Amino acid sequence: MPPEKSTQEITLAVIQTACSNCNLRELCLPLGLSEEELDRLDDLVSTRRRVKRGEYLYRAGGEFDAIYAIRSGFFKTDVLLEDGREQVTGFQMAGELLGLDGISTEHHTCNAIALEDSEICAIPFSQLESMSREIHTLQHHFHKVMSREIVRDHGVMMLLGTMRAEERLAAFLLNLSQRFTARGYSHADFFLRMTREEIGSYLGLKLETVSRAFSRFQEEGHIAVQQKHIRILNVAGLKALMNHQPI
Amino acid sequence: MPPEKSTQEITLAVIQTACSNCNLRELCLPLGLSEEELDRLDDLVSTRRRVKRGEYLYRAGGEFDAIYAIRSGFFKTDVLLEDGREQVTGFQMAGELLGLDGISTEHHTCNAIALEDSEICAIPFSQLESMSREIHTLQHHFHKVMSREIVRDHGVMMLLGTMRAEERLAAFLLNLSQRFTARGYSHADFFLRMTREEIGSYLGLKLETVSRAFSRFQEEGHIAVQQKHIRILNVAGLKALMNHQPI
DNA sequence: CTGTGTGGTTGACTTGGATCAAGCTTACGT
DNA sequence: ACGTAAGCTTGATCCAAGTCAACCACACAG
Repeated sequence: MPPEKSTQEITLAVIQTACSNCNLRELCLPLGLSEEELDRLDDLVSTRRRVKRGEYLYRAGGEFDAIYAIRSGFFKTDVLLEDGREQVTGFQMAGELLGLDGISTEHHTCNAIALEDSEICAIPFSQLESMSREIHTLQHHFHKVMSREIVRDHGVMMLLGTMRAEERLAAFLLNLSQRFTARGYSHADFFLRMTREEIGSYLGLKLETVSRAFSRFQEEGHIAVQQKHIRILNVAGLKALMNHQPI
Repeated sequence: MPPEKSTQEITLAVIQTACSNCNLRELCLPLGLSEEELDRLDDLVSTRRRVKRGEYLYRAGGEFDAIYAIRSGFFKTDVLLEDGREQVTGFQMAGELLGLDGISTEHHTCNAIALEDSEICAIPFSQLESMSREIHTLQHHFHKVMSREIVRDHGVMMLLGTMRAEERLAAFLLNLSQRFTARGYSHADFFLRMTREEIGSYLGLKLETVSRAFSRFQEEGHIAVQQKHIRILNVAGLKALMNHQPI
């Protein structure tokens, strides 16, 4: 009977999109919450949205009123200079938060663009603040997430400020690999969601340099590359590359 | 009468070091708090400490339990790679907060070193969290401060990732100038607290490159440099330098 | 299956900033 | 007043990564 089926589908959809049933809850904002606290968070995370590949989740200058948790998919954030130069400030995957930059001025300061068809949960910020005044664990975890973002940024500065091209790319691959692992995917076999140009922008390199470094890693047997398909053959080799050369 | 004088001195000292009487309160954590809320914050900010030039306020790996507000002086934060490479991640002046990186893992992830004799206020973090559960304004302002740090970091990434040497240095000088202005100092005449090497580390350049860029700016009449003494003669000129050349 | 466009690779060459080296300036301890 | 060390400047040279250019590999629309 069609009506029943339809009802069931709706119910299933609701269950699936609740934090309490989300398989990312150990990576995402709900980390460490009790069952009861989780239920309250479910009420807060009201809006889910699909963002198609290439679409903007938000734009620099746009008004800020929510942060976003990625349910599935892959994003980049970037900042544009008036003259058109782009700096990719990060790549975000499922379980990670987007939009923390907007709290400061109540306007977003960067663009968030889906690199593949994605799904996000919108978390109204003022409600998150009021709930985190009541749930200590949530407050503390949110602070940790913001702090982790600062630490990550310092890592990128280190990368850009002191490392040479091959070190940067090795660090980038190892970081991706580690994040895929945390999500239950292979640490050694994955597809890049971003172009060479986007990697280059993130790493402060030109796309040709990224391409050459990939080729070099392949020649040396550290990885196998076929367009966006990466297989890591020698983790230790990549790690050695990273700590190798003083600039 | 000596005893009275001494009493008066002590009283004065206490008043001076309270947030409610600190002339940095419009730049620092107390921003936007009511008189009554400010009094409560005073209780929280219990410890003041002097940090001499060259001393560490905290070290990477050390336990985190407080964030620090700078009352006076000047700091740098840096991250060290095993092989000794240093990345300066920021320079901090009066009214700015230090230690936000430590929230994430409950251990500091960078070093904070005084570049001149300084005074700091220690703010025990768990107490800050509990107070910000009660004082909405404090909570919101603290979130803004953390977010601002993330935005600042994105700016540094832009600098390191897409700008050439002279653009980086121009951006650096304009940023310093603007922060000195906010503190009531001259925007156009100041002393650098850091060495060329530290500037270089922050900007991803070698000290010789920094020195040459200073000389070039002087030749072109944008600034006057004499060792650490900088006078900005042509703000517009520096701004023009910043947006000028695609890499 | 074929044309077209986007993205990736590779080569030749150029260049901005690093490296190496020498000399200068300033601050400070004796 | 002088010696020493730390920090800064400047020049000569080198090299990693950028630039320019040609070509290749898919993906996908018709």
